[in-house]
Amino acid sequence: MTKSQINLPKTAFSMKANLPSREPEILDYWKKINLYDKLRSESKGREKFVLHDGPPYANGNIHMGTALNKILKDIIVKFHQMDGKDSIYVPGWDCHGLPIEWKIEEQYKKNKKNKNEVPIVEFRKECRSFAEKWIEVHKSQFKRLGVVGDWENYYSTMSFDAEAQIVRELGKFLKEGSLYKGFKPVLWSTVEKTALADAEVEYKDHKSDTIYASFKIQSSKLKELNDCNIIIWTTTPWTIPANKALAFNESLDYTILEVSDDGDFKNRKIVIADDLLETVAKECELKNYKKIHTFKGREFKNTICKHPFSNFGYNHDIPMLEARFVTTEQGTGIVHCAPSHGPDDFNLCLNNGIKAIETVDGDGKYTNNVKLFEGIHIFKANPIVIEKLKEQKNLLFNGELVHSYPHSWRSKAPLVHRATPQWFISMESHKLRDKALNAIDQTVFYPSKGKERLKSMIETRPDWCVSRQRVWGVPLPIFVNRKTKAILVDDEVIENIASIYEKEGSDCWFSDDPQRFLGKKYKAEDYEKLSDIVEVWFDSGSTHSFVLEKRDDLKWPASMYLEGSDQHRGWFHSSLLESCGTRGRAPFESILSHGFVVDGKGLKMSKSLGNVIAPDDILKKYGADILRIWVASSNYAEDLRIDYSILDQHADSYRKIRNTFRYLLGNINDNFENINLNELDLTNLPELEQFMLHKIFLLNNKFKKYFKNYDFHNLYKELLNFCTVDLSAFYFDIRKDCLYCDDKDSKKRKSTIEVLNIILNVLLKWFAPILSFTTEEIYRLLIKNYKSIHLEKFIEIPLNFKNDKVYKKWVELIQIRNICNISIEEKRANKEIGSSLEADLKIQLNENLKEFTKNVDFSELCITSKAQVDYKDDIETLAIATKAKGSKCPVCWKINEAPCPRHT
RNA sequence: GGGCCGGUAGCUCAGUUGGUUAGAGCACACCCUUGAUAAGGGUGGGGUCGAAAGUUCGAGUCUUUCUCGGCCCA
Repeated sequence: MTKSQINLPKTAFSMKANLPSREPEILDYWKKINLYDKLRSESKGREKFVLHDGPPYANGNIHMGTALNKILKDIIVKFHQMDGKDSIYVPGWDCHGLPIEWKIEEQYKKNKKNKNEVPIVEFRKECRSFAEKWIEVHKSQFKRLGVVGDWENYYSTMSFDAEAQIVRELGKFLKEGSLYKGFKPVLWSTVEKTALADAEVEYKDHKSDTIYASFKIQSSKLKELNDCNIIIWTTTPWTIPANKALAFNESLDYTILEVSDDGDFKNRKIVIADDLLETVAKECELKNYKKIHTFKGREFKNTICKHPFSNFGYNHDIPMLEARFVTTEQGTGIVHCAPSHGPDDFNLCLNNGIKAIETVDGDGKYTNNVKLFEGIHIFKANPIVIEKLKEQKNLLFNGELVHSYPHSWRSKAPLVHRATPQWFISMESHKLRDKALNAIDQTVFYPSKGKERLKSMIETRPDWCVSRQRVWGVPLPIFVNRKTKAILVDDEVIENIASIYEKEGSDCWFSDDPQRFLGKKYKAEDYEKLSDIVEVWFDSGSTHSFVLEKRDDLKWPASMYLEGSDQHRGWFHSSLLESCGTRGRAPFESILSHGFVVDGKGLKMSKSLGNVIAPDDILKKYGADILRIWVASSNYAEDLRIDYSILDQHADSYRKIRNTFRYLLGNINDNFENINLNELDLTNLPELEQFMLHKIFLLNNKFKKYFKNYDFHNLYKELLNFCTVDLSAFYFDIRKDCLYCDDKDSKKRKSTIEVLNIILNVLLKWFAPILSFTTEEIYRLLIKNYKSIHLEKFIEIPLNFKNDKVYKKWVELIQIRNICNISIEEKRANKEIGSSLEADLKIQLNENLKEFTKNVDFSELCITSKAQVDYKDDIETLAIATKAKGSKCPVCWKINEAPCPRHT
């Protein structure tokens, strides 16, 4: 009976979200209305915000890291869109490269097919369709997260226009002259005459010859070292002819020994690490020797040795170089370095200005760069090297060792590190390093620490090796003159190749007559066509050229590149170099980098730890909006923790937000009125409503500040706190009485409804970039002729919502309210009263608050049936609650001694 | 092993240039409500700020060492 007299909330918006089943319906709706196209057409002409997608590799299902990355991108893109820009997102994929090659090879293995018998073009076609398959899988997984983008016109590094443009980009480096041929050691099989990737290597036992060889010191700052012999130990005697340096560790102690055993080293002084003295003496059968001098490794600095074969014309200096990789685990504490035959050796020598050269050919035979050994196969060279060392009295000892050694997974043959011809982009020749460092200074980094990280990498990195000896990639468009060995540099040839690729892709490089690419100007028989491919970082580093520059809807440079922090060495890095080399500046205005997803304890996710959570698990259990809350509420500047207890808590927050909306919708009975904020007569509103509008004004300022810094976790926290603290526990609770029990046409109730409409509208827009599905669900319910909330803009809050006077007063009132609540709680604990409406408040306030509070209805503020205020001098605020006397009104539940003034 | 980044309540996060008793929300406990009801309200407990040493009148904030974790490199 009484219920019919009150206005209870009523809405079609259910309390239960059921996101896992509701979200796909909303996705269908977005598809139906062509949301992406609508966004573009409705925001035509606005300032553009272009977040250029860093392409994920088209292989395997997405994981939490990819989900985080895409959601973060989507949140930012949506924020800018609602901020009034034309915010465009074109997703892309990285398609070339080794992992896909392996996958195809694995399939061959299963079917007992031999890769070498399959024509390259056919193999590449299979790689292509493999990538195509995974692009489709990724697409549906990314869409399910609520990511809005140009899914129909995505980009890929294997599209024909991409392959063509990559050729043009390389052509620019070629023309400039910064692309040069060098040598770099790779793992090589002399049987298959091919390079092998790490994953194609099997480690198994192998018997090697070992030698202790000596290098006579030619000059040193440490006078004790004069006439000494540095002893090195190696399991690859055949690399001695390629020796270019020796490496020591500056923090180790070294000892000079005088040997008096009979033999080649009688009365000679040798140098080894002090810690290895005993082992070396034992192994080399040294019996009579004495320590002459011990010193720190750093004193080796600037020492120059002679090659043990100096009498055979090996008369280059052998410098001693400092290297951290030198340890006392094995050997002598001094390591022989052949830059053509070891990665450590290569890098150390490169940093000291010694380049690798081709010392061994593809068959395993020494080249004419190696005196005395030319034409000899390296696997037959050990005895000769040993013999010559002995002859030169530079062999302290030799033996054999069985140890783990790399072998080819196919032929099972032992592998060697061999310097092979490679193509490099110079960091120095055309000031690429300087250009890149300068470009970093012009870039805004979120968080700012990313700047130093990228900078320090660019400062120290060696030249960029852009060639790979694989098949699934863009072929290096290089011809070398057979006679002069000069590289063919001709724009017309590059453009010819590019235009062919544009029509049919790059497979033809491997199958067609080279003459087709050379055109009429050059004869094919005069040139060697390279069969290397471009390393994939150059592919993805070039995306700006075939996506941002080529598409009319985009702009160059991008507003933002956003990736995981590992990409400082990856995509951020390669894009920066590629663009600085070809265009003299970065292809991005800002970089946002995020941390890695780790488990609840901060450990990385791994199968062995069993702490892996897949995005799909979360979507099925919670829904995408919960995952999006997780993204928004986490501090991406550091690693992001996730586990089910964390997700449960975000799901709780989601429920709080959802119920906040439900309260708003219920009290306006789903009849949303879009109020013109600029025409609102604020002075007509009760102070509480003015206070709430001021709160919105403040929150809007914070919102803008946090958004400007991409500080989403603080932004989300503010929104959530607004829902819980300001709305649910305060404004909504107080206004229930008015909304439910006042006359529908009362002025106060109308004002309240008006403010509820405003709050609902503002809140929906604020939350839309994060809660993309839920806000859409609500918007659909409210708006006739509705399209999508994502087509809307944030609400502009008029300046006159700011009301410092009311704000200051109400902050004070809330303090008093808190004191009242404590007094009510006392009586509640005593079981004297239950509901706050059973309370009658006696409040004592300081006289100086009188003017301030004289018109305040504390019973309304504290939700009690009565409240009486007394003013006294020199007192603190005091409140005493007693049980209200009288009878409870059956309608509004307030207790009155007289009949209820509203409901009689 | 090296370089870089980080460690504040159970969880997600605040904490200005060093300056009262280190904050918020959630979670938790207890109570109320049953007209937001698989909701809502109130009150409360909870932290040696990763550890130790140092600088200082004063350190969550600065320095060093250690420890744990993450990324990159080897």
